[in-house]
Amino acid sequence: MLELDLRSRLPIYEQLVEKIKTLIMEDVLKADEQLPSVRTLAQELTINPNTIQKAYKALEREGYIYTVKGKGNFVQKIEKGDQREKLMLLKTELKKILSEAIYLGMGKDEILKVIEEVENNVGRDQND
Amino acid sequence: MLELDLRSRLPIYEQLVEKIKTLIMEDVLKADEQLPSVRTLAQELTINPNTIQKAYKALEREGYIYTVKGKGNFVQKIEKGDQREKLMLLKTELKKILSEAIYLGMGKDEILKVIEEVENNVGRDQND
Amino acid sequence: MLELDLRSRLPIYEQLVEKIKTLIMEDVLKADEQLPSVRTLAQELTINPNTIQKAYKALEREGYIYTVKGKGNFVQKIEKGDQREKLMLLKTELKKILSEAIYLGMGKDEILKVIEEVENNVGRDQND
Amino acid sequence: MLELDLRSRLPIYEQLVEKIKTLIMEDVLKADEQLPSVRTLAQELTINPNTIQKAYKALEREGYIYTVKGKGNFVQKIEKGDQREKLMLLKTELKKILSEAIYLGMGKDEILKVIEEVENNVGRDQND
DNA sequence: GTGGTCTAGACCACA
DNA sequence: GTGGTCTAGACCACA
Repeated sequence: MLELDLRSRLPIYEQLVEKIKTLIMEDVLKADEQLPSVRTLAQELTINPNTIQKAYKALEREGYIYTVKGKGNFVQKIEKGDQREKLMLLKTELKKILSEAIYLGMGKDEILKVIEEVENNVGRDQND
Repeated sequence: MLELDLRSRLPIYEQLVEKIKTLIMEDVLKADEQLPSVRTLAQELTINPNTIQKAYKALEREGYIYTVKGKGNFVQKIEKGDQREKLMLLKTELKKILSEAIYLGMGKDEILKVIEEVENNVGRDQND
Repeated sequence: MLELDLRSRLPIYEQLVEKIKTLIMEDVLKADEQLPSVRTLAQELTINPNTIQKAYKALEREGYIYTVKGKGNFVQKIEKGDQREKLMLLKTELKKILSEAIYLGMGKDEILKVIEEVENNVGRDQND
Repeated sequence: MLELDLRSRLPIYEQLVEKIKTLIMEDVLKADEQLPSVRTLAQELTINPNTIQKAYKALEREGYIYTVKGKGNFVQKIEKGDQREKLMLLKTELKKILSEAIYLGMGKDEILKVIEEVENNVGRDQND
């Protein structure tokens, strides 16, 4: 489920962050569900526990999980209100990538198709 | 025109690449226009010439500028055809960002507005 | 193993690229084998680490090695498929050199002997 | 006839050398034929006379043309005997390029086709 | 004047 | 320990 590309130029801990974020967004990991412990996951993926720790800390800072001392890490139910700051950043990134894509010839129809596709994946829990 | 954030975790040379790409895409820098020389720009921005070199080389590899030894660096007119590979990568990035944006509550209307805005900036010279 | 000609007009980093490419093509450096670290090689060859970096980055861009941050550089197993563009360039170079060689009197037999010799070196692992 | 690519990473004077060599090898420029004067060619190509001068000097050094003071530059009839040193260099280059081409999947049939094609172009004067 | 290469050396991120 | 970035500064090739 958590496949890492050790050769990627993207640091391992960032890959972990991305993957786990995706699982949360797609509702595979449900709110308040417990994540595997740092040690367990480290063993499973045969990578350094410090790397897992770093990923979990990042996810916590971004509001995707919360930590209960002595218990473990759990999926945070995101409040879809107070995310203005984060959304501003994403908007900026979105503009950058869309600019280059359009400049290089990606058509509006193709972009719309991507949006639809993404909506279907992410929106899953909204239909529940 | 080229404001750098020296505190940013994004390397200076990458910031430069982004900024110059944008200027080219928005047709502020026109095809075959000469870029400031490595040394000149280094002085202006008070950063090391090697850093400018690195940025210019990256832009050259990506097909945004071309270099004439002993003359300088110039804006490349992009051939909007054989960019499939690049577009694939951009599509993947697009999905990632859109996923997070939608998950955090960005509405479809807002996304469409961003697309429109970007189209106006990038497409400028195509409507003239 | 990696002898450099400091007097050559060919930049040191390009000499390095050529030498390492050859070692990879001749299967002396096997897939996933680790290359000497930037610093180690710099010391061994008594040249600047930045120069090694430049060579390694070029090899990475050409698909001959891959980098794992914090770990090192490793030999990439080349996918012998989607190299059309590169092969076109090589064909052009081939024509240029063959033209001059034939013009200056190199016989077809001699050329065929070169091909055979090269095939034996490069193809080594394919016959195993 | 002499089209230059000012954007090429290959220096202009080297491009000139290549082009003129080719014309000589293909017998378009015949033995003892006079080349355009430095000034004439400079005007025609709208490049600096020094650049032409440099190219002519290089061609002279390589034995492709000879200079008669006060008269001009003329095509040298190449003696296809004493070119051993040059042929050694070409052979080395040939090996390098063939190695990479074969490694990346160029077939023997394709290489043979290139040889044939080149033979037809260069060999023209040998059939006269 | 313009880009290209290289050195010596520092500091940071990642594992 | 390993790669990545950056500075200060020198010297060369090309136009």
